[in-house]
Amino acid sequence: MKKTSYKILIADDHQIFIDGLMMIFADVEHIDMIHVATNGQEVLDIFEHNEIDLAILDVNMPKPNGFELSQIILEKYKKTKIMILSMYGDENFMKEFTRMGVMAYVLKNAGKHELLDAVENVLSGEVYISKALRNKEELVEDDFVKSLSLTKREKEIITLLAKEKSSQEIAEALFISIYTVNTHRKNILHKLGIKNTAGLVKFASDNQLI
Amino acid sequence: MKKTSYKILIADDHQIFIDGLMMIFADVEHIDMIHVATNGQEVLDIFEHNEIDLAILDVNMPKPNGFELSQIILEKYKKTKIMILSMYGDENFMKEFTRMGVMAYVLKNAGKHELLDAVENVLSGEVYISKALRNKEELVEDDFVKSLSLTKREKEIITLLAKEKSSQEIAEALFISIYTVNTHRKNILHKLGIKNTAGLVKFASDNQLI
DNA sequence: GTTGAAATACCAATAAATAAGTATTTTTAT
DNA sequence: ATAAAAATACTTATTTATTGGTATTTCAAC
Repeated sequence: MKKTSYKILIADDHQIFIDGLMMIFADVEHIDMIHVATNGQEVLDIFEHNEIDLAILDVNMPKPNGFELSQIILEKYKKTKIMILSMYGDENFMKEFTRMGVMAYVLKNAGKHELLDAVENVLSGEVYISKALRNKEELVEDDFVKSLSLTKREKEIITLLAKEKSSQEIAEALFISIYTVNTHRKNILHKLGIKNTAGLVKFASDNQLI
Repeated sequence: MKKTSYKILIADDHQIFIDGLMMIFADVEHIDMIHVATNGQEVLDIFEHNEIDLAILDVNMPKPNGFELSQIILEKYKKTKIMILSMYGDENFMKEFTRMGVMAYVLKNAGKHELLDAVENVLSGEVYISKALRNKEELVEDDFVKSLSLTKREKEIITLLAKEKSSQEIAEALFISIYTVNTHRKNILHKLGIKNTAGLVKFASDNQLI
């Protein structure tokens, strides 16, 4: 990408935040077109009618959220680069995005300069990860590996557990025996090395399983 | 208040948001001093050494949050006016603040112009409430509001529950009876309208309690 | 077409959590 | 000083979760 003028899109559900970002970008000369959106659907509408070079997306957004949006954009508009703005400093979460093909993951508590830096990098084809998230690879890695070993059914049950369902209720919801549900619960705890459901929900929450 | 130059403070745990607000305020001539903070303690430190005319506070902030901060500031620095920036469009939540003596409650999805409008109003002694919140009688209690009603001990117990501790273990850790722990757990579930510990951990995780 | 993983189902014993009360002491705020 | 809120402690009964087994069926990969 070697243009001199780029079209970017900013999406966040807080207008003040958008206004702030626009003022930050106002001085950057090679950015000449800024589209804004306050929800996922608006983003898709804009993509329908415009060629976007860089989409800056908030993770927390109504309708299609940042995650779902990224999937759609990466699939359908391959020329567009994506930068995720997130308030979640969770490494696994970040990895989910980069693995997907997102070019930058910047924390919201980063500063204006880091943001501009990230934009520069991405527009010239580099990947950018928020400083605070670099070089801490090993720590949480095994949690993520663990979560990968969960089967579809197990994840399904975790989801229901996080919704305050008892084994009996889960059995009824999935049309299976309560014995089966309890077997799954037993296996999940054993697989993840977790002692009880409280810990499981914490794990699931930390690893975006719910 | 009839000055020509005002000292304001901006507090939010997201640096980019602060940067954005500062750029929005950069053009306003009668604001000549801007302090920034990214957590509650920093806000209090700044108040120790400066006379602030207007404090713009995010509700969700680490350490003392916006609610607790407002109480302290209104009590100790009576000359300072407070504007709350919130993403919660809950009327009762807003009322909690105005009843307390906060001068403005502005939603984060309000625009730049509304924000500047609010600042103008507050600095000239008026109360400002976000347009979207005027004249609507909704009674939907927000999760964050609920979490404010938790006591210190209750939050302590939630933290330990999320660490896979049983009632027995919590009792030992806090040097209290298991009966007391169970009473607290019962009260927590009842207060938050939650059915079991799984739901509680989810709630706590969603609301930055753990 | 076999093999291994996943999903299913069951038994039984124990541990822990939840529900619904009462009641006292301690702390905090007016 | 006093009222209210928070923290403490206890009882009883019931429900649910956890642990540790075994075992069959279904489904996808090689």
